[in-house]
Amino acid sequence: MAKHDPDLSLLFHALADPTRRSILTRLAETPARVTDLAGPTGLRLPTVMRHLSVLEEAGLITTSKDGRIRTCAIVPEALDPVRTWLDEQRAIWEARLDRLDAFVMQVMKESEE
Amino acid sequence: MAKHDPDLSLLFHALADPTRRSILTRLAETPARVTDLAGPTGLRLPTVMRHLSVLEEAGLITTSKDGRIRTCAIVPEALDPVRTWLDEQRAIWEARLDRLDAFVMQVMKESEE
DNA sequence: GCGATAGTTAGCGACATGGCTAAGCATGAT
DNA sequence: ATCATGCTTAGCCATGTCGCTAACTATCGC
Repeated sequence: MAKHDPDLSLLFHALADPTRRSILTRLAETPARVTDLAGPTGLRLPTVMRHLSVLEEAGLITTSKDGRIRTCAIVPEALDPVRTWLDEQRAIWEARLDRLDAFVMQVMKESEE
Repeated sequence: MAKHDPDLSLLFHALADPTRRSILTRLAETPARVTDLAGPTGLRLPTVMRHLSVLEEAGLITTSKDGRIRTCAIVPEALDPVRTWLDEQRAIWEARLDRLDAFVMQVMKESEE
């Protein structure tokens, strides 16, 4: 299957790492410097930089450099595509819930092997 | 940072692959056999099996075997933790939106380097 | 200028991922 | 019993990920 959905893949992949999620949560409180973000994680600077570039490529954060200090901040609307995808899925899933329900019950029963 | 959130990581990782998302969308319509799922993807059976086990370990699908046929179905509530996390994040992010707003504007301006 | 500070780049090692083929096993149809 | 079908397992290869260290660059304070 082709990669006709690069945004979602980037986003989900960026969110799949606990360190990156904790960085996001930290940034949600207030923008921060790279070193400030590295502190709580216990990781080295280059490692944190990598995480930050993953987050930035996914569009989840922006960074800007003032002097020798790089400041990072979240991009609040970046999660919108994820939310949209979830909503779409839920819509489809719920539309079929009646049909699935019976099936899942059957599966549950059978998986008592 | 420790991995005190294995569920979300598994879920996000499972969702980060377009093939797996397309399998999910396909399964949202109706349960299907492994071969049925392999067809549209153009991938070989063992490859699809791997994707399916990733989805199953993330709790996104259940599978059951009847005779020699394995049938797969989505687990509708599996996306709930993702949705919950998104809601939490949005809550925090929006609470700080005023503060962030000014900052992001500044970042935007500065990134015209 | 000099040293400390903040970030960056390069590159390594261990391991995971995503694709494949080949071969095996189990079941259903004949 | 035999054969086709459907899945499973084992293992290979290329690439990607996540951590690190070491060394480099760029600023800031003095």
